[in-house]
Amino acid sequence: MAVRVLNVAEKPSVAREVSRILSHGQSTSRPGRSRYNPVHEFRYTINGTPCDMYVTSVAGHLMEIQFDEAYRSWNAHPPRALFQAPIHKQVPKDKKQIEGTLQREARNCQWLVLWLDCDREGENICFEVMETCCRANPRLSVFRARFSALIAEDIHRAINRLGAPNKLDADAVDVRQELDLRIGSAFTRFQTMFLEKKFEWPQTNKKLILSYGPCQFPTLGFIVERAWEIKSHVPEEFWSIQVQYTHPNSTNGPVTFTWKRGRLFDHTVALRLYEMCLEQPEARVISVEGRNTQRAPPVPLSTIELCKRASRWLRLGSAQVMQLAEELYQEGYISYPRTETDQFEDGYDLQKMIREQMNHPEWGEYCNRLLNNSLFKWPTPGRNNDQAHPPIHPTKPLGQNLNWSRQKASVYELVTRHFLACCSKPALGIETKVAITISEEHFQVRGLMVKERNYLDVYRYENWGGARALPVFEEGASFMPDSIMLVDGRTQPPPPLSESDLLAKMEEHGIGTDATMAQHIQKQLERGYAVKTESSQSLMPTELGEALVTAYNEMGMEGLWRPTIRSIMEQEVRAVAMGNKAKGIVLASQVDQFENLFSAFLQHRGVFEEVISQFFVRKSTAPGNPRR
DNA sequence: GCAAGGTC
Repeated sequence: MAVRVLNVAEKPSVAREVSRILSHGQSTSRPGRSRYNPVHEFRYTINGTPCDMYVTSVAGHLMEIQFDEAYRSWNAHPPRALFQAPIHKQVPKDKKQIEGTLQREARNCQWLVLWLDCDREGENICFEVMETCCRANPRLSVFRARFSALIAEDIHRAINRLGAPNKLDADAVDVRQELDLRIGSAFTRFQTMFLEKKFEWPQTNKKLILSYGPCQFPTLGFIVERAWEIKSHVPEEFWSIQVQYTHPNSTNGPVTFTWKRGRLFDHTVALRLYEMCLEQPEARVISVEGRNTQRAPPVPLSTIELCKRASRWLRLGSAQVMQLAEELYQEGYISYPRTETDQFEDGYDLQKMIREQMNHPEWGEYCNRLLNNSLFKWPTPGRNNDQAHPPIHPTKPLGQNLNWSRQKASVYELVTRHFLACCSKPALGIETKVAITISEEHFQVRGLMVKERNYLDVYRYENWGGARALPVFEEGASFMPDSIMLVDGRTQPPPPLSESDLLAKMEEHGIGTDATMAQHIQKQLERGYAVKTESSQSLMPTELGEALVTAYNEMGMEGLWRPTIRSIMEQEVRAVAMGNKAKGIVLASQVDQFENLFSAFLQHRGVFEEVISQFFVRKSTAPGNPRR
């Protein structure tokens, strides 16, 4: 008799894909208790054992940690108690139906095979699923299927080489969860309750929540830090010499040579050098260099790159991009949108996906060229691979009469053009550099002639250089410039932090993950800590955001908003995952450390209040807080 | 009324 096997994936799309691959498209489906998570059925032979396969899914974590009931109320215990308060894991309300399906199926099965994503969080979810299923059926044999991509080869290999889930990875996630909950809740409760009645806060329709989080605050920190740089910028005047010349054979106007010295902040010196140039204005060409150059197409698209590029070129916020990408994914138009991977597996059928785009009115012709001549090139791999998802790419051509918003269509277009671009040859050009001297001063100009546009033809967001072709200069020749000018300028403050710069900083310091970065930025807006500027894609702190970070600083608690705090936590968590440190020891020491930080915070509450009072008006009616 | 991480 066949062994009955319950298979559980992290999301419905993986359950569907695993079933399709293992059953060669022969699986049938029936609804689960949750309407998004059906159960797929088919027969399969695992290492010679005939099996009845039941494949279903969860939707991310099945459980979350919570403080015990006695600590839920904000007033029942002082916030400091949250560092030691008892916690437990539970299935939240909105996951009860999924839990129901798992338990119902588990009772009917003998084996449990875990198909969760092969990352740390996935490993943790394995244990949540195990706990749930084994409670319903304690006699289950449990196995872990490990796969690096949703391709037939990997999936077949995984089912025939089943292993055990990795407890260390799961422990590491437990540590991270517990620290985040304790730290976030304690600081959030304290600063909200401490400040809410003391000051007049801007009116909003929501209750004031001054949340603190180990990702939220470093994110806010980046925004405030840039605002400080802008505020403290002192413009400096500088001078530079520019030379213009219209070559007799030129077809596109005068050429501007720039000064090799760049800019000088000493007016007297700049003026003297300028006057020397004017006295002997004849220019001599000292070198003409030409070399072949190329501009590489982008590497395959990861989530963070999608957000950065959409922000820059489509002027969409990353939260909105992810929302639209999610819709496109649900409707089958693009692959899974939360991926760190920027390389395609060998054997991925890129040609097929290009062929599917051949009838598109705008880029269909380009696809023809890709398939029919030597324009195609296997994408240059990026450096990242999350071992769970391919780079983002189109999975279905556009249909007729889609009622899509302009924004949604533009996200699909970006994903598709990016995909086609990364499958293309680089653009080729010839760069020329002409160097001249006037008096003793050196000047130069660079020109570029694009020989083959290649990927640039489809990737219309990018231009190459903005440089243009130069007329032909002869080495050793002399000419009389049209003009020599002493131009002056002032140093500018840096621009407000753009969303793509912010994402880059978060990525650099490990704040958040591909799936959460957009949410952390969104949270800044939601809490009233930051706003988007009119041009819409830059972030500036509000009074509130700046006040909080300033206050932390004045209290000597810089560490609370700098990114380092998260990096250290991440290091410790990694040590647990590697088996180098015990879960209990890391937890105890980290909790202890943050509890001490919290005590210091309480001791400096006077400074906290004082700094906030420099930004906000005290509530005159507040009892116990009379105005001086 | 709180975090961050999955995901619908």
